[in-house]
Amino acid sequence: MPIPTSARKPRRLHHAVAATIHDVAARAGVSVATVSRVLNGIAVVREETSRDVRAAAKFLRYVPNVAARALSIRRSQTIGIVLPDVHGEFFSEVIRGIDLAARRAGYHILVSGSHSEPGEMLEVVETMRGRVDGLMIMAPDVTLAPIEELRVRELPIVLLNAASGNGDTISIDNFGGARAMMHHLHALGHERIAFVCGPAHNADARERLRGYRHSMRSLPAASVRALEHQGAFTEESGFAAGQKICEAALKPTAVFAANDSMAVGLLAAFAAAGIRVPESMTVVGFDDIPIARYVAPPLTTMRVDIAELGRRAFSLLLDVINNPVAHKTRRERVATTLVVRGTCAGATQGTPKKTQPHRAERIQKSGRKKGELS
Amino acid sequence: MPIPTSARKPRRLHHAVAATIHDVAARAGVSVATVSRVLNGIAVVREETSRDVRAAAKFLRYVPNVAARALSIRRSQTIGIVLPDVHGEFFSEVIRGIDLAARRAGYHILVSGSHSEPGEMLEVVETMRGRVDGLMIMAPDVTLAPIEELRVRELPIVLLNAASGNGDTISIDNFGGARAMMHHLHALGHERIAFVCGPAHNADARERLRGYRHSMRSLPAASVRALEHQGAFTEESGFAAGQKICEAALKPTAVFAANDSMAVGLLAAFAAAGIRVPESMTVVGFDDIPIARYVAPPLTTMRVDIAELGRRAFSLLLDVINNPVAHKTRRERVATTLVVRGTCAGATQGTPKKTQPHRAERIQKSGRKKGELS
DNA sequence: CCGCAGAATGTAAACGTTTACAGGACCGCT
DNA sequence: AGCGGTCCTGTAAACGTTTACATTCTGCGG
Repeated sequence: MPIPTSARKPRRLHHAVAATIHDVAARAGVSVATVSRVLNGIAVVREETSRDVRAAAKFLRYVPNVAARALSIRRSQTIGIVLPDVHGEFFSEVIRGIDLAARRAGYHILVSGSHSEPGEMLEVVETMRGRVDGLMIMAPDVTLAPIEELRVRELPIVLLNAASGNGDTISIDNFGGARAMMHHLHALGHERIAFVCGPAHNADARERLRGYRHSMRSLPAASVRALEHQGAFTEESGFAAGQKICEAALKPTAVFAANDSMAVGLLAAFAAAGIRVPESMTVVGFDDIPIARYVAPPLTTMRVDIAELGRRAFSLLLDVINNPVAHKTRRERVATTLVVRGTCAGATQGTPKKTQPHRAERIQKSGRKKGELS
Repeated sequence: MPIPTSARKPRRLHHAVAATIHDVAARAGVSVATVSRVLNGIAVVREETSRDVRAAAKFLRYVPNVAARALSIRRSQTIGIVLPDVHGEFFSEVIRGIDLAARRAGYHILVSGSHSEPGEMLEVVETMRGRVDGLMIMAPDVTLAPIEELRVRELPIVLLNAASGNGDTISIDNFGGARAMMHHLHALGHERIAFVCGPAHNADARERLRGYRHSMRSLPAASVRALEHQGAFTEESGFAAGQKICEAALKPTAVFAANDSMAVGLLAAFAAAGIRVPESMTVVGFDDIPIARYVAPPLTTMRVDIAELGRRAFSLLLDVINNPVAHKTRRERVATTLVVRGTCAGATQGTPKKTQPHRAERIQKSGRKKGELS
């Protein structure tokens, strides 16, 4: 027996059961369609009706059921973030950047971190499908990179700091940053510049190495390869590389570590060996991690604005979501900034700098004009 | 004209449109109910049927629509995390802990960070309602705490490191940790122990101060209040406090900073004033932030296992979700661990320690027996 | 051969939105 | 009066699951 169309099972609503759009409609004496229209500001509704609806919604403390909404419009207003087991500070900063941008755009973020192996990562991606409108995957490890390529092509994805990445990608300007740092060292008179590499599989590490090599080619180089030391982005590996450098017959005048952690390790090794920085050895790093400014002496490095990376990654993803078919794949790079602190000096007997005022530093955006005092 | 019941609009599925449970049912030659049952393992189905269904699902690359599922069962398998604008390392660690636990339990996490003021935080909570099965709110600032109390009582909530918290709460054992540290200092012979406070509004800071004061009462104290210095959990404030201490007529033999950042500031101040640590001054902190082990000398501190905090917070929340009506509010505390490094020495002319092997440290769980070498 | 218990499966009604489509009211013209 | 607009609003069909209830099998004791 068909019941009259607009009738619905009466709601109890004595308490604890959330009000639905029907309750609001009933109380405002309108239809659910109108309520929906008012609340979404989607169509033109008479001012008075609108007021009534809003009042009813407020009275009932109505909050729309997102699941129902998502089901209906097939959008969750949520993006997923998949991260490898990455170092703490980076992790938090990139999320912060994304979160900020996402919130402004009315999106939520679903995060899943600490994935060290491909299988696990894929599994997570799978469980996120349908739950998110788009995905942000961070895959600095080149062995992981190809994997997401193949998969889930129906879902908008942007890759962060990925190695190859045939898809839409955003990454740090590692190559440019490394070259800028080399340029700085060269300007100080250094020519015999050693390099401590990052992990061979890491995309960032590779690009930084490439930048170093590129710059070395234009210098009247000695046996270049002898100046490269393997590292693993850890302090321990930096320390080890530092010891090797100390033993070398012909020491470099400067050492460029592919990241700050290794630079910190270098500093420890040189301190242990009695080599003074920056007087007899220049040390520089990459990333500008928080510790960088608190080691002694404060570390010269290339700053990476991670929060901005996150922000821009989000707007890139948003673009992919809204315009799924692009004529060309999006590629973006975020610039790095040279931060000059206490660990570098000229190559010629090292103009022994006076102790700088607490935490003095000079900053220079890569690709910009000459820097000025901060 | 009513169409036969089980008929449905034919699906195109040439591509890009995700398969639904109906597609799977059709392909396997069963009903949607059966598919649902197989995929959820909810009821007993014939082995053969089950195999067919699974095969069909696999073939179609079927993945259930979570929105529909959530709508149907009124559960999203997602929890929300709301964080204030908190320091980076903490932020990431706590999320990591929660994430790990959540994933094991089949939950997703929706995060929103960087909220400095109550209004904004409330707004976020509002948008999360209905989207999450439970909420984890971190509110170390006492001025924020009362606010969530009043609200959204229908949603399971646990508070992290909250000040008052009439609800279910988990927090760090700040009081116990501070007392343990004081005990350690006392055992070394220190009696004139200064304290650098954290922000007055911060719940953690308050508890640590309370622990300090509690211990000081049992010591033959001098003018106790003169030993307390205001700080703000920042290095700058630690540096400033250090300068004040240097100027004091009757210097303390040890300084206990309410967090590591301030302890680092203290070290810098003492270094600048030529006061040697630990020979003429003992310095200790709280938190064991990553930098702690890399400053010179490495910092003695109370370690807080933040990831564990996150893990336990999650299981607490899960408990609240599954048993909404508890006879009593849940309270939990996570223990802290004493980590002895290079910045503390005995009070009596400071047994000038030899340089320790690289990064030597001694660890002792609070509330356990005597610690042993790590 | 019947009846029946239990197992396996199917049917269709929720779940709470959005939105295409269909009116109804009102107005100004013929 | 009839017509063609505008505006505004209502109706009901999706969206893709889960699940109470109904139905069909299947084997078995009588």
